[in-house]
Amino acid sequence: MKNNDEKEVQNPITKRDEDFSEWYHDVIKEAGLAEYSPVKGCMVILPHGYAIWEIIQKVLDDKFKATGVENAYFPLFIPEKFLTKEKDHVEGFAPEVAVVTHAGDKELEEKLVVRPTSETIMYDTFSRWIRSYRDLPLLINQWANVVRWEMRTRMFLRTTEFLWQEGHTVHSTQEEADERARMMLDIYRDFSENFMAIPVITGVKTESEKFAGALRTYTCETMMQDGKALQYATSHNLGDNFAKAFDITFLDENNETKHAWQTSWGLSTRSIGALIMSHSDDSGLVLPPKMAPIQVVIVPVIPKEWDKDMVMEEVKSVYDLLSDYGIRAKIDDRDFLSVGEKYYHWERKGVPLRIEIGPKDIANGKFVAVRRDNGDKNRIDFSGADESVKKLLSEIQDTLLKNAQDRIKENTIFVDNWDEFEKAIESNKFVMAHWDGTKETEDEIKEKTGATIRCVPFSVEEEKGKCVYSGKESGTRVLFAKAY
RNA sequence: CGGGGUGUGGUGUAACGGCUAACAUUCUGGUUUUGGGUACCAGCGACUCUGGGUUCGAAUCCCAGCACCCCGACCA
Repeated sequence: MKNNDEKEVQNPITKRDEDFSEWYHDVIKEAGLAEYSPVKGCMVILPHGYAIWEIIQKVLDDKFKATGVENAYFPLFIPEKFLTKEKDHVEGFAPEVAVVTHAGDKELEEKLVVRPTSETIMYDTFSRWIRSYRDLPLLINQWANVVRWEMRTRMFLRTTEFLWQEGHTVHSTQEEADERARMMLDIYRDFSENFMAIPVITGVKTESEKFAGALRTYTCETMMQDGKALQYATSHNLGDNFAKAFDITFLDENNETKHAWQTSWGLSTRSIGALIMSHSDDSGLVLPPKMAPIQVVIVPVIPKEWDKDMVMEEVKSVYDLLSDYGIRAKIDDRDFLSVGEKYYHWERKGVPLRIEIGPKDIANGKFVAVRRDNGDKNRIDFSGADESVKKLLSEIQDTLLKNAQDRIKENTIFVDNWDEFEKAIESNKFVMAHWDGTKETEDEIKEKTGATIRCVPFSVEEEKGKCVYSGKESGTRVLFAKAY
């Protein structure tokens, strides 16, 4: 290679520290994950982005099914009157629903709402499915798109239409329902930490932040690289609110009619936004190996034409070795690109490990493997490469999780007075502070600082103290942060 | 819906009110190269967001509209 020193090629990606928002969009664009569509607020998910979603689907689906959940599909359109049956639910969603008023040029007698979530249409059906306690628990999940006409959108984090899974369960006792809500939250936590390499803080939402119609909302909150919080997934204990609104009743062992107890829980394409914002750097996307559609890219290095067959043969055999071992590998054999261009290309796409194989490597019996997360070069024996690579991938996975954990630890602070509180929120910290438990205080803090109570974490100990804002008595600390 | 900003080839930018709207990159064809963005040749590609106005003359100045971006309110 020549002229490398003379020619400076500009990195097309904005520096993360300079403008986080622009950096985020650059990463998505350069990695080929998604683009905005002609319809404002909607998003085209490109193959590379969708491949990540497919991995999410597969992993979660398996976990759900292991707990007895079955998949089903309910319609996109919901009769408007369904939505209005549960009072809090309609108040929560009315401002953001899209309504179908016409079919062709004919006006509909009854307007149809494009689902913002499927509680209502599912529960109307559930009420006919459930007769006896022997029909319970009912455990249903669906993978679907939903539409919420938000005022402001952002790639993956908030789009007008988005993809998600929504699970809906019905139980005979409140305890069992709550247990299920907690169980699903734990599945999300496990998935987030062990697959996405994103540590989360689990807890309960406050009254004003909970889901419209829920008794109690559990949440996984996580911290992005700019320090802001993102609600990653939620699980709701719906109590018997919807059961009463939709008349979901059953006969118990004593032949008495009872209202059922329900849960719903969901994870959306927003989690891909969390994935991007958690690990990526100034060179583009960084994917944890377990979430990477391509875990290893093999770049053949062919300095002389007569080396080609030999190199490609070796490349192919490494590829086969890895594939047989269950590693998602790809050979980049495009001959119109230089190796340098290929390196940059796959870096921006977030591929965790790059393997370079050329005549020198073949002569030495070792090839080069470069980690995406820290740039480390490893020399790996051709023999036993499958295990070595697997080990490297698992190290990358662990490193990404650890980095994210350290980030949360370093940026979470305990605060007991208002000045420090304001300062901490201003610098995008997670703030653990006492709160008097009132909506008024919560609202005023939000008004003054932009911070919301992300959750009352399960992990906090009971502790007497004074509310950081009002000075009133408080029994526990809660998590405050600015959020997406 | 409030506050701010920006609209020029696919992308990123340039052009004092004045010549055929410039440069880089991408893209197409070719030659050459291949261990971190090779080099060169040729080519495609823009009624400068829309509509008015000022002017001998507008990408440039003025007015209106529209679009997009950022910051808030709303939210997964």
